[in-house]
Amino acid sequence: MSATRRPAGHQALLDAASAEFADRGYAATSIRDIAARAGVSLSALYHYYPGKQALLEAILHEGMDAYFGMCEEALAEAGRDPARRLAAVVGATARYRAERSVASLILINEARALPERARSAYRERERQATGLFKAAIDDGIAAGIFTTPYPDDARRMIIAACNAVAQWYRPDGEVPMEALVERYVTLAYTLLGYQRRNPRARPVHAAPVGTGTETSN
Amino acid sequence: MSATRRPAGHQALLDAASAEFADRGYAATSIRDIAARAGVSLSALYHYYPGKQALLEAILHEGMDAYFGMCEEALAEAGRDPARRLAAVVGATARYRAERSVASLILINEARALPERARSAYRERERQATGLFKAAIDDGIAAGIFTTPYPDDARRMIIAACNAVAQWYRPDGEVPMEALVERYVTLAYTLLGYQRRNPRARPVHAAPVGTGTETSN
DNA sequence: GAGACGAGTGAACGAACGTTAAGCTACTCG
DNA sequence: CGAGTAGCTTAACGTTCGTTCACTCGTCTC
Repeated sequence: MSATRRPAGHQALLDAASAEFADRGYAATSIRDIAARAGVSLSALYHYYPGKQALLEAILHEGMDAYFGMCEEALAEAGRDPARRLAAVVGATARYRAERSVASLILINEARALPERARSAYRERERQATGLFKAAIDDGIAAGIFTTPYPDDARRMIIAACNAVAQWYRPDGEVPMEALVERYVTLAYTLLGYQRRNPRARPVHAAPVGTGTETSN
Repeated sequence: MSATRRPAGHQALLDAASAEFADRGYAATSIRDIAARAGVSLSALYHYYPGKQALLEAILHEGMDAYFGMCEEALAEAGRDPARRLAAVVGATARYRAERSVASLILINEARALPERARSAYRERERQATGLFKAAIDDGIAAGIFTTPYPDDARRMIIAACNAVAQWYRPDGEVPMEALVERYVTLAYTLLGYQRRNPRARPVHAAPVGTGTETSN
């Protein structure tokens, strides 16, 4: 965010903490582990942050900001069509989980380590994110293009599926990012019983259309 | 399992440890928390288990056994039809996640606390569970009744969705268990592009058929 | 060239952690 | 009736934890 010329140790600490939190969990990670991984001394951490918890909060905050940033950007390009808006949110979420899997794992698993106040604020942001899916789905149902009888369960499935991407996606694996996003959008459409507004031909599953997240081509 | 007349403290410790592990995480839970919640002293734990980790292993082991038990029972009733077998696995998984959400949360989130050896054994059992889905899906595709172009992604979505049930389902909520199972099976069919073998009429989404897990009615 | 400040370091503190030792009581078995 | 054992207890042990303190070194400013 305010990242003009951040000192080296700062970013190293954030990266080290992210890596440790993501694969051992917040509680299982000691600040000595973090400092060692960052290549600085134990008390360097306290030069930048008031403590271990603040590191987690910074990671969660930045992660949420980046996620909402991606969603908003995708939604801005999507226009008003509910199907395109849903595709934007699904695409942005799947993409974020894949591209920033370390942050995603922390967002998904470690928020419970926050104290009550911060946790409930975090849960509120989670609800906002859920709301992005819900709004697009509700609008699509109101418009008659999403025909599923189970919009809530479909939404939960879609979100769960996007979130799980963080656990298995490897950027060097066999699934390129664009294919991943397209598939997840297509599968989300399938789940929602997407029917085009003025259909010339009925698609068997759902229309594999643009994701609404590409910046060109 | 070998549970004829288990001493009171034993079960109290398992229940307390499950509750604490599920909502704070293994690493964040101290054995004093567990003992206090179980209403016994700290060292009672060591009377039954060699240590904290053994408690986790016992919970994971029992949880996995119970899960596979439910899957096998459902599969035994399902016969050989891939669609019914898939329904059995989806139904058993969703049901298990809902009925045993505490154990499920530990199974899903806390296995990383195991040491390398036990963890890889655990991951192998997870792969077996994934294999139950994969086998049914592959068979259905070979039989031509599942028509999705993305069977692997559909499988991951289905599994992720079932797993997520543990996070939101409340037995006193508005969704009764049977409805939950039926919906998840239906949505799984939708994702897989299920087409009946000898179709008289094409369903718009997928056929809301029996789940293959009910024992009667 | 003094003084402030940013970017750290090393050593220590008290609390909490997992674990162990030693002992106590109630019951069962021979 | 004596020994053994299941089912605990209280009291500690050594370690690791998050955090703090006092300090250093370089750079930038006035």
